[in-house]
Amino acid sequence: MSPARMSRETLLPAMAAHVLENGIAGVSLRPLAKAAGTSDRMLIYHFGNRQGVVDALLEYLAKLYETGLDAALPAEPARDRRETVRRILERTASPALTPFMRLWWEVVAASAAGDETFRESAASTMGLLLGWLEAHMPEGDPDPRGGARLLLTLIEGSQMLGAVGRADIAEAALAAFEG
Amino acid sequence: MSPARMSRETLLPAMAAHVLENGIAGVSLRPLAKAAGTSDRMLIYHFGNRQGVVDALLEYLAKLYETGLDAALPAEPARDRRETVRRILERTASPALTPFMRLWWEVVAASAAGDETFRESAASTMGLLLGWLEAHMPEGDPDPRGGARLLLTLIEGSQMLGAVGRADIAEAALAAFEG
DNA sequence: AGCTTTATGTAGCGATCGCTACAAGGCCTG
DNA sequence: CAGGCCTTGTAGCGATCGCTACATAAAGCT
Repeated sequence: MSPARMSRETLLPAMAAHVLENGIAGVSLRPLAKAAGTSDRMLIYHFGNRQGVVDALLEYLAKLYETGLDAALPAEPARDRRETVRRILERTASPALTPFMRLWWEVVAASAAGDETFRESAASTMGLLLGWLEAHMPEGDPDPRGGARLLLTLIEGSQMLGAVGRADIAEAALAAFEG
Repeated sequence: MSPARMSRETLLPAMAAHVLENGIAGVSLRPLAKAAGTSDRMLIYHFGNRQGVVDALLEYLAKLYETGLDAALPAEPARDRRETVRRILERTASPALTPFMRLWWEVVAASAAGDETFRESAASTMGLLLGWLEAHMPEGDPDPRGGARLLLTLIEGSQMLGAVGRADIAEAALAAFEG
């Protein structure tokens, strides 16, 4: 049996699935290659070095997240700001998106540690989310621009609290927000 | 020259300084030991295994952070909620506390990945901050309990945005908050 | 057909990892 | 002073790490 020819494009989906389950910051080539049905040797061949693999994965995962987000987020605007936050928190908690959350905090941690690749990825993800929020603020909101930024900050704070097992704090915060 | 006798207590400060600079999640024994003037052999001896070292460091760093926070945070209550947030963000950006932020996101990432030790450490840190906030809400605040939770969520969201280089979003969010 | 390019396997290198076996020195207690 | 305990050094084990050298089979091009 001749070995199946593979390219970056055929390898990325399987590798993405692997890092969504096992993390990306400390991923090592041999398990990653095995998950994609190839060898570390070939990952180096296709991506140059480990950094090239991680870069490609970050880019691929960002696109994957974006399309998943588009599909999950509600199209019609909510009644008010609090409802907007609530809907997004519900939707991003869907099974299709939760694996991305684990990855997200790895990206944030690497950004905080000074990794430029991760920081750029993180900043652009925040830009993406902010753009969506600005376009979907409640009708008649007095300050959609500032409001979207406020909601994004609240959403991310809530998600962090959820990640450390203190979703109760985020829930109470939301209850106290504008009411 | 006889080797200096060392115990957990004498080792922890130097090790803490090392992880504040280099991170804790992926720290390895040999560099850590070198930073503390000892050997990996002795770290295992004093702490049992690597997990024991990390556990002890997390506990020690939590106390260190707590005392640093007490010293940095303003005693008197602020005029309003926004001012409260602003002050805390300013103070936690002080040089004495910034190294902890890098560590913080590592703790969050490990929590999100399911590490129970890190999650407990993170949850208790959030409890600590929440307690301080509840005790220092502006005078006459209509809902100090819910308000403190709201402010904590905002603060953490702001700090995350700062970590990924989008402090501008957090600044605009704060400007749009109650005003 | 022959030559080149592309894609792959096998094997291994030097480094680092957590951890352990063994020996020995220093201290305390009898 | 003798014996045991606490602490440390040295050396190394087996595993994993990113990456490379070398050979080769397949595919395409002239």
